[in-house]
Amino acid sequence: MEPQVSNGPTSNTSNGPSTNNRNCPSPMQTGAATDDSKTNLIVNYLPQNMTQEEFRSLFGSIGEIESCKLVRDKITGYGFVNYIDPKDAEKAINTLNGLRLQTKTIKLEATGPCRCDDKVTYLVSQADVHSARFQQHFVIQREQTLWEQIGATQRMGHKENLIDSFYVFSKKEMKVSYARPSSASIRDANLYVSGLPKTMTQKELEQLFSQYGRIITSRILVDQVTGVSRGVGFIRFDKRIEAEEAIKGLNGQKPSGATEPITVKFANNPSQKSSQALLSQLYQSPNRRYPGPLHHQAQRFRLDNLLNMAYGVKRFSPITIDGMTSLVGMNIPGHTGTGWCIFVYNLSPDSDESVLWQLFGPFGAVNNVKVIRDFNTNKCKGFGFVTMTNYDEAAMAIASLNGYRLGDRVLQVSFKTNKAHKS
DNA sequence: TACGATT
Repeated sequence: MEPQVSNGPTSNTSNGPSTNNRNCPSPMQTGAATDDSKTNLIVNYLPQNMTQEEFRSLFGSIGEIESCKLVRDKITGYGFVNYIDPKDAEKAINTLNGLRLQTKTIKLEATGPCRCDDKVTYLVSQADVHSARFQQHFVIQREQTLWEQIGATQRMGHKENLIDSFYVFSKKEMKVSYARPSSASIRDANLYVSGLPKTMTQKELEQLFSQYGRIITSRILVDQVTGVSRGVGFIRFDKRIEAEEAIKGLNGQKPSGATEPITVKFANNPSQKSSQALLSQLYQSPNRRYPGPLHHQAQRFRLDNLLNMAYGVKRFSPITIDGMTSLVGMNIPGHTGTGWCIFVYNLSPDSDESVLWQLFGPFGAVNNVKVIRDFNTNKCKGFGFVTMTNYDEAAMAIASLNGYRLGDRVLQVSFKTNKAHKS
């Protein structure tokens, strides 16, 4: 049964349901009939922690908005903005396309003298992003390295021999472009690519695929801590047929210089089942307006204020690294390049990532948690993984949580082994 | 009941 949406899509929006074929929009249409093609924009590569209000403020600073919507999934942020005036849409593209937004400010407070070439670990809490207990270590040898690992591109507030303040800018350039009219031909045009050389950049990935058509978005997944490519990426083409051709041409092929063939297939579409609800949200009533004289407020909104906005300021203590770094590369159960991986067994089917954050966060820096789910049911398969930065903390967590009673279940917790590849 | 990995 379709959800009832009182202010749902109108039949004449260019991005409305595809049941209404608008290949030839008629200028004869009158009244509420509008052509959104010159006012409706899609914004890609937004910072993941941007709020609706910030999104609205930023684009409202260009001109009066008919409607806008920020869509968020786990990692990516994208949105739609529909202006009243096509000139404002054009201005938004010229002004905001390619902009790198500031995503947060980090303050690091040294407990003692700290030299640029010291080996230090900084605890960087990202509680504002993930969970109150999420902490992340950045292991650095030089200031620049820390900078790169955070993914920043600019920095300020530098004091010689002491890192004390960072302004972190989005790694991605925001992409602002006209939204494409909805049609069957642009659907399911997203590809999942795996087996990529770890050295391949996003640009090189796009170059490889661009021979098959126009690329809308691309992405290479990277390790959260090291920033190293995971060899997995996504390419969204303009047209489904372009994606099909790219699969034919590139699946199982070795990119020049690569030693392994890549796999190219259609990406799963996790939001498919709820896409109808998503669409309903996107196309709000044209009659909906902001309260008050927003037009003037928006005009006076200063872009500088948004760019300089601090999303969260924290204090951190640098900790000198011990001999642990010498363990990197050794084959030790649980140890990975980014920390110590812990296997957690006997989770309930309804478990989600938050339970793992809550269980392990108190023991120290948790880099990453993952609940393994059945693809079809989306229920937890009974186990999960937690990666912690420091051995001592991971060991303490295991010692404390193995045998821990969670509800009516007794957890089994240990370092992850490599069963699957044992010969 | 047991060692993943699709934004």
